[in-house]
Amino acid sequence: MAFEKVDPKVDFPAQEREILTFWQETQAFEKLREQNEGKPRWSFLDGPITANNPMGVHHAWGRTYKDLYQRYNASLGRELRYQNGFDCQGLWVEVEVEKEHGFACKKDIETYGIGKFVEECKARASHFAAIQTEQSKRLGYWMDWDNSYYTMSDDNNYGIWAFLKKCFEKGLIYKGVDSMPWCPRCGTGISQMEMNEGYHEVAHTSVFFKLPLRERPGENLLVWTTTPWTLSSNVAAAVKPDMTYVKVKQGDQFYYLGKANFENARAHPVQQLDPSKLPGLMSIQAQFKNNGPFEVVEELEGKELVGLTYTGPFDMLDGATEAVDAHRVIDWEEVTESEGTGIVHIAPGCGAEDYQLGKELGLPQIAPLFEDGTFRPEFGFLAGRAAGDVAGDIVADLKKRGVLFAKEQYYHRYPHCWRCKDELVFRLVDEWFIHMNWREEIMDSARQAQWIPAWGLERELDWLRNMGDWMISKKRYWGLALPIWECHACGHFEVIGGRDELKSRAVSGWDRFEGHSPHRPWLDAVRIRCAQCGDEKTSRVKDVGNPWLDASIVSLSTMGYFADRAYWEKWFPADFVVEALPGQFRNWFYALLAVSTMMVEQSPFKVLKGHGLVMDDEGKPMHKSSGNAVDFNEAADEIGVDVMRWLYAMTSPERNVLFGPKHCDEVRRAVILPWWNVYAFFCNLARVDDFKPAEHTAETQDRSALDRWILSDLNKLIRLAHESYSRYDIGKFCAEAGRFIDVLSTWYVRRSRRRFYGDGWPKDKRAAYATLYEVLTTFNRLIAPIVPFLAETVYRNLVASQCADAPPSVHHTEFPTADEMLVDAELSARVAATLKLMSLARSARKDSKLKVRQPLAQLIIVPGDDTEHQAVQQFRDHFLEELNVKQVTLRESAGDMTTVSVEPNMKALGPKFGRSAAAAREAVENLDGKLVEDAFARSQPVTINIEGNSTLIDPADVTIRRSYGDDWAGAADGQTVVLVDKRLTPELKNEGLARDIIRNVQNLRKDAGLDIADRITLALVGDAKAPKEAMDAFDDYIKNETLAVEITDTPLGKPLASNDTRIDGNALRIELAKATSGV
RNA sequence: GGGCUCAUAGCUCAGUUGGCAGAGCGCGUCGCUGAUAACGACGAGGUCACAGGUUCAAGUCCUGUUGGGCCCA
Repeated sequence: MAFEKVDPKVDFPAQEREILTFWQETQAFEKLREQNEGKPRWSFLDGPITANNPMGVHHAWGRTYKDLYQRYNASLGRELRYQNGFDCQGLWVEVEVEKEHGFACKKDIETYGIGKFVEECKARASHFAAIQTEQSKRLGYWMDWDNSYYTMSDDNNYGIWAFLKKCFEKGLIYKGVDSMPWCPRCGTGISQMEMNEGYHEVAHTSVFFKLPLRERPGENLLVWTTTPWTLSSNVAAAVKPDMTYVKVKQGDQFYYLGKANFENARAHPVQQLDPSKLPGLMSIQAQFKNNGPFEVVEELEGKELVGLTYTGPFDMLDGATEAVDAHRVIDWEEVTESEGTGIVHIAPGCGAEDYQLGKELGLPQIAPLFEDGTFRPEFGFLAGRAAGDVAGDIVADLKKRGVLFAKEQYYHRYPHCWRCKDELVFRLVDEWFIHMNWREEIMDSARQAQWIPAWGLERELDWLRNMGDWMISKKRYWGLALPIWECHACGHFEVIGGRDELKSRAVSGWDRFEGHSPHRPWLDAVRIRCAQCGDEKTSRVKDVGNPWLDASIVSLSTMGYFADRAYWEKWFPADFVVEALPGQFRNWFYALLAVSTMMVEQSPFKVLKGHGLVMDDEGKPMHKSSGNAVDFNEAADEIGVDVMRWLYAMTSPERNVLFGPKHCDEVRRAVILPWWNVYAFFCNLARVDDFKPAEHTAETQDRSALDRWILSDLNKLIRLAHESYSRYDIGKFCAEAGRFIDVLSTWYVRRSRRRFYGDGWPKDKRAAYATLYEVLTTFNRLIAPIVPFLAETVYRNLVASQCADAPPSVHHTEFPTADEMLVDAELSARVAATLKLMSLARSARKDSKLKVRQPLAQLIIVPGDDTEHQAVQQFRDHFLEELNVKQVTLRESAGDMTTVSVEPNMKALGPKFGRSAAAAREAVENLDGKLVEDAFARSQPVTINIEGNSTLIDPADVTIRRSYGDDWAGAADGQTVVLVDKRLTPELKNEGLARDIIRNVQNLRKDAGLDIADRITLALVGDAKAPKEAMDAFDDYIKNETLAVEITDTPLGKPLASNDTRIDGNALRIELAKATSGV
């Protein structure tokens, strides 16, 4: 069967879609799995993709790696699991579902019904998992798509139960408190990241108030706050021990405050707002002045105040009782001279820093607010009111009791809810934690694995060393239902390790749970008997779990640890995981290691590879909001996924990749198109010649030097491919493969082109065909894991259609093995030398200002080493043709044609002369170049004088530089010199003109749309003498090259095409017409 | 404040053990072309972020500084 014709202008995306259909129709993936069943295993563990939105192009990077390393290992004949994972649970999904309904807060969800809400979250995850599946297939990602794991599955959730149970049995689970920014309207905690997005500059009522010192009647601390509601929960007042404070007398009262705070001017700490348009702030001194005469009676250090006790601002409220006996002055380094009074109000239940400080000092924590931001009943006149609404009444109350000093409107940056824009408050929240005193064991696991890049391990260990306890709870709805049952009567809690255990412990509610997944709200119905006090209403805590638990149990749950231990043992630990680096050290990598260490005391992976982020063409991070995120489907339709995959594969994984039209186009132009063009060149000729791979083979001795060279390079590349794939360093291979395509296209094919023309099957043509066929099919196999579609297309046409017993898909074939017999290092070196000499000769030609079209009499090469010498001898014909010279001459020296200077070679002089290298350099620079060269040519010694001593140097110590006379143009590199003869004989001149004419005619043929084989009648009309002579002298040559049956010097009646051009400065009109057939 | 990491041509990046600073793109000039949507040659473009140190010799090793990224506090 003949090869199919290959269109050089191909629609790659359309072609990829055809291949997808082919794979589907032929069950190509399933066949591959059958083929490798029972073979040695290669275990890959997929980090689940968040199934919450369609894929962007940035998801394709990791997935490209996953697919290409899987394909490589499959092509070595290994059995794989091919299991993809979807991350389904968590706040991200909730947020999207809330948006769909326009919910603003948790109350809205509860009113709507948790059950319905959770079902919709599940449905959303399933929906986008399905979309991502389709997109992944489009990417060419071969996975067992019907067997993907979902973190929301029962197995996965119960797996986490088992993990938590084990932690519980070791006494590691505890209930603690976390202070967090909280949105009262949404009724939810806000993460640090979310909080960073929500800062706005707003005005708050700030208050200066007195704290009367109990030990010193009539003396007060002067304190300031921008959040009056927190005064309800004041516990302590902080000073900086080494700061200077003043004692100010006004009337019969004394006030303590920071000296600088007292004296300095004050300003609103704003960046966006214009301070000049805001109401001014009075210095504290000025505020005193406002109230009447005052005097500073004493200066003192903060430490002198530490330990004094005071009467709190709201000690009469029941909720503050616990703080009354705790009120005292404490020292704190964070107190500043630049803000407030230098004495800071501390309420550990109402602020992040306050909470930390309070924890360190063991201060009481007063937490005055409910989830909705209203005060608890024990806070008297504040009870039931929102924290944000009480500033005015607090001021009034302070004033009534005589402890208000001043108030003002103060502008500052304050965090707001990123979703509903309400102001945040700080709350103390009960949370569940895993005690992390077993971090050393996790670190041991981390050390078992190989990390790529290697610094990843250090980074992970750093996190493990410094991380706090693992907070596993979140006050939400859609997620792992934490299997913690807590007794309301006695406070005892325990962790349930699985469904069966729960069933056996359930005393009520099982019937309402039965038949549902272990999620809220159904699981919340199940009550158990308290193991401590026997209370039968012990219920599950309402919290859901941290989503990283979901993703981290998968090395056990999805690999069958709980269901089929024998299977699990075969596949665990995974040989390989690969994910994006940013964030994962403290997320997936961490959680995966922790869970596996707890359960089976080892790392769940042998090799972990990380990669960076995908940026846009300009290097900016891709964000939906900045509008530079690229939709996967669009990109796939526009540029095709092979281009995308190559771009990702070639990029250094540790840095970010820039993705955009510019970079994609570069890949297309530098890699995909040249490869396609070589393939098209071969196919379209093979088709015409009816090349048969099995029949038209070639023996080694029949192959040309170029053939043997390209096979040598090919086999070196195979070797590199194995290294590169197996060490997860595919970028190296891509770089070399790119070079290979380039040299194949611009050297091998260009230089071998004519061997493919002509009739019949002479040995050399046969060798050319056989060689190029072998190179194409083998190289195609090397890149197949990276560009599976392109490779499949090429394979289908070149191999599958030709060979009845060939597997239908390239992905069913074995990865090539390097044939070391074919690697000929010397030949490769000679070709490399040839390319270098060619480049030098072109440079010399350029210098001669004579076009390559113009034949020259002679090229002289003075080889720099044996390899170059052999290269010229072996590839002499290529030099003649490529450089358009009549003769190539090898010479030992060009000394008589050049003037010479000498320069030091420090690489050699350095070791030789050590400390005196600088002097040696100077000495060499002063040598006479010509004398030195002659001496070396006769193997005579050359000496230099260094610091009075005479020393020998040899050729390696210096570099000779040359320049050439009027008749020659030259170029040199090291010892190598190339010279071209600039003298033109009339004969050479005419040949050059003839070639000029031919080129013009050929262009015209092409423009006129003639076929390569069409014969023409040609008219060359012009008066000038020079072209005429050339035409006469090279009449046959011109006819032959342009397929002209006749050349006239009078205009044709009806030319098909014509062009007015200039040849050697003379006007020439070219006309052509199609010749009548049969001539 | 701490950890990791990066800084090389206008842009994107290579630079393995210390030895004359590289590629691709872009730009300019010239050339070549009946496989090519190409290709080739030449040119302009560099204080290898900065400052010390080790060394005959530092983009490379060491210390510090500055700036960017990620993470932690």
